[in-house]
Amino acid sequence: MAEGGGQSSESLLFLTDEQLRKGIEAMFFAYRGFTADPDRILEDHAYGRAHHRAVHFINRFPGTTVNNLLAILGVTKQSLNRVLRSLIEDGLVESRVGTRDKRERHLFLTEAGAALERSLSEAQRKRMRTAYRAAGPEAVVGFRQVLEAMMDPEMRAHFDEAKDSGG
Amino acid sequence: MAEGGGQSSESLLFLTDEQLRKGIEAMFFAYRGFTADPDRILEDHAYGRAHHRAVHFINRFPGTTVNNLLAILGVTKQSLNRVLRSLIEDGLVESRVGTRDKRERHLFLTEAGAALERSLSEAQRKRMRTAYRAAGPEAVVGFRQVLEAMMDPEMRAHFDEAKDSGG
DNA sequence: TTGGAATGTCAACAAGGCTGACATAAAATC
DNA sequence: GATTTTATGTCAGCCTTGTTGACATTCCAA
Repeated sequence: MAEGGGQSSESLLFLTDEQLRKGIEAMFFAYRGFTADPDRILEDHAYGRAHHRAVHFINRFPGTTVNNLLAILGVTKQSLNRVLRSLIEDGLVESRVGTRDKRERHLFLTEAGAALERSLSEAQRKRMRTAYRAAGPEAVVGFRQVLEAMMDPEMRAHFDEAKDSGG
Repeated sequence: MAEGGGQSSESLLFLTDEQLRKGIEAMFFAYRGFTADPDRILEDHAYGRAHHRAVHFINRFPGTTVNNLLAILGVTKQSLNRVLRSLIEDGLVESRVGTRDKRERHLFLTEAGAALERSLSEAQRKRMRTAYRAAGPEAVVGFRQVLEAMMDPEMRAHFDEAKDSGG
């Protein structure tokens, strides 16, 4: 092998269709693992992933508006509304009319909602922690870099927002 | 900073709940990007992600049985059957009765099916290639390591199988 | 040869996406 | 003040894709 071009051959090595396919399948199988633990917990509460996502981001941004949540989750208001309604009815989420703008509803987790959120995120963090430990610190940096590069620009904006506030 | 304990402090640094939460949200947003391009193509054909997954793995393992596919995809046979039926009706997949065991159906892509698969995987590879290029070779290694560690053991077995045959 | 296991199909239901239409209230604008 | 725009909620209905249950076919082993 001619190693004179070093950097160049190395940066092409992992771009074969085979290597890319492995990355694609790794995403598929890993995402299943990623959601498996919360899914089991949600089953007990007769909730689904949609509820998990709502609870997660209401916890991340307490007092967020419905519109804000819609932008983050990328679903229609009808779809989100169905989920929010059940969460509110069950006393996991509180919806407060805005003070400045009374059209807006600000969303908060109740204590019960926060408890479910902790239960879900603890399970998911546990899996993430185990994977991080197994792969090592340098792998984690690379993992995050590739994921961020894979996002759509809009999603990346939401991600960066979430990154700043609190981390 | 005391660098004497180097390895130890470094391997704890990324295990804070904040760091783990960032990893969790990165997975969420990145997976949306990961599926966005194929989703747009599938819309034109009135298909969904389930069709994509079936076509992908039939292409990967030509002649695979329905049962085999079930284990990989992790859904019920009834759910998969509905997807397969439409793909067969539309002439994208061919189902051949097994020669040794006539209960089994062996699945193959037709030329039209292979064309759709190429269209889908090209779009997905393009996104993966761009992300890999942006993140660099070392990041890619880490990315793959973390994803593999995140899988359930059963899924990891399927992934490794897929890794060997062809890669 | 008969009964159990494996495989695949049909029917029906639920979750959670979607669109469209519409109501309400508040804010913004003319 | 009247009108328009914005934010939210709701109803109806559709689609995809999960689920269970019931059933037919095929194979194999007792």
